[in-house]
Amino acid sequence: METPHHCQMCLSHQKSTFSDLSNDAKDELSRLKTCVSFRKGQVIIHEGARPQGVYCIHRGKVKLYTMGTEGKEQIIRFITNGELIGYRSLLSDEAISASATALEDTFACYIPKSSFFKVIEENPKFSLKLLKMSCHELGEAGKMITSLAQKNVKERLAEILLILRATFGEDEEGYLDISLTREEIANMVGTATESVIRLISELKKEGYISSKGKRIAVSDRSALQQIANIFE
Amino acid sequence: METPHHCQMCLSHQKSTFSDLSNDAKDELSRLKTCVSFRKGQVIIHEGARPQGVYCIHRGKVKLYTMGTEGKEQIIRFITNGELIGYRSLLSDEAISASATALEDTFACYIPKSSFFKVIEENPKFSLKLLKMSCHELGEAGKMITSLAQKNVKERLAEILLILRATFGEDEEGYLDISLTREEIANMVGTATESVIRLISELKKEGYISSKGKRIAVSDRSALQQIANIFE
DNA sequence: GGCAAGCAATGACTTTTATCATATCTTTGA
DNA sequence: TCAAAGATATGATAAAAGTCATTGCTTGCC
Repeated sequence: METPHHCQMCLSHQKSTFSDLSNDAKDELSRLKTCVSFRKGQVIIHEGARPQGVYCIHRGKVKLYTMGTEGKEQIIRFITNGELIGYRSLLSDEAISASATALEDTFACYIPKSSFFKVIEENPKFSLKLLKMSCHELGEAGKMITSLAQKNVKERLAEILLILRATFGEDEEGYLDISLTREEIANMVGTATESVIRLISELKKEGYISSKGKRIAVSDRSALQQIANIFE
Repeated sequence: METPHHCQMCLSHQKSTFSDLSNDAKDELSRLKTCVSFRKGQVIIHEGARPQGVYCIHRGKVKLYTMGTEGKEQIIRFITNGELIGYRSLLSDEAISASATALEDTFACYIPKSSFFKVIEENPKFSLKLLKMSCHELGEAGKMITSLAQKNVKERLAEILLILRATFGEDEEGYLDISLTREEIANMVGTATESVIRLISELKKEGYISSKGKRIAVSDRSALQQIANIFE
């Protein structure tokens, strides 16, 4: 695909992981990067492979997931504007532990391994930022582990709906600005598709959410927080 | 408690996170650190607090856990010789997300926040090592998430037993060199204590493990791998 | 516009896991 | 060394979640 026009500015994108770099460093990165795009459903990186670079999402939505037993996807988290894909395995020097697939048409920069490491070595502050990011993710992963281990399916579903709302926000009509199948929701919650469908119906009857086709709207946030046992 | 003799050398301990530092840097750290020790059962850092430094375990075994609903512990991972406690929240500048408690008498160095950051800033290689560490942990956390979400209790128990064996090794008699109650094992596996007890009995009957009191020995590793769906 | 494919919804039933109750074994400390 | 506390073991039962089968709804495509 050709270089899209908006890619010229993507490193400076406000939320980009690279946004704090000096102009010099950004200029250099711009020379080294490639602009790429992925259609909805396209795999960006694949579990088990050895990464040769990182992707910085400029615009789009991506799911990060591992394949569990019986080929069932487990969605670990979502990646959106400004965030990186593939840095984990590059930095830990391991095979890619989670595949990434575009949930909608997605535009990204590709930065080759060597350039990425060069930026890290020459910009201690950037390196520290990555460290901060990965440590934050570690905390989030810990929370997810505790939820999966201790909460029941309904509690987890309520939690995930709140996470989706916080991550992707709402459209003009109040629906979550992300389109997921019930199966994908089940693959985040860690349960069977039918269970998610049943519980979504239940939450709807109780008046805490509404839905139309695959689109879901959170109508009572604090009720969901209570169901999910989130006190904040 | 007084400075134990062996603490003189703890930074140079072969497996220590700090072992690759230059001698100068290690000397400086030695002046800044304090040696501390914890009795079995003592809390080292507490969820929700703001950390003022990191601990580097010289000798001992520590569990890292978050408190879930109803005050139930969820053990995230174990920390042992050479590994750090508290670096995650220090680096992400967040409250401590997981408590740490000594599983046996434990000796550690305490490095104040300012000194820790000084080492990071002055030693890019060390910073990169931390980055590598945290990225590795992220991968491990992802695996744990997938297991909890997709495997049943018996599969997860088999997996945890293998992890314990890999982490702590065996004593002269072949027992896992870590003493955990059935409740603690349940708090790793993410299930009820009774379920763990039942399944340990089952694995014993099937001849894959043996046990004597709380001590457990893995007798058929590949059978456990098969049960846990681990192919490596 | 209509048809096929994929997705969502729901009921019936099974399996897994949790909970409660109680008994027995280990450990620890006076 | 013995008693009490704490841990382990096991059975009975209940609750939660998974699986299978079927129907109906959306959506996208010719």
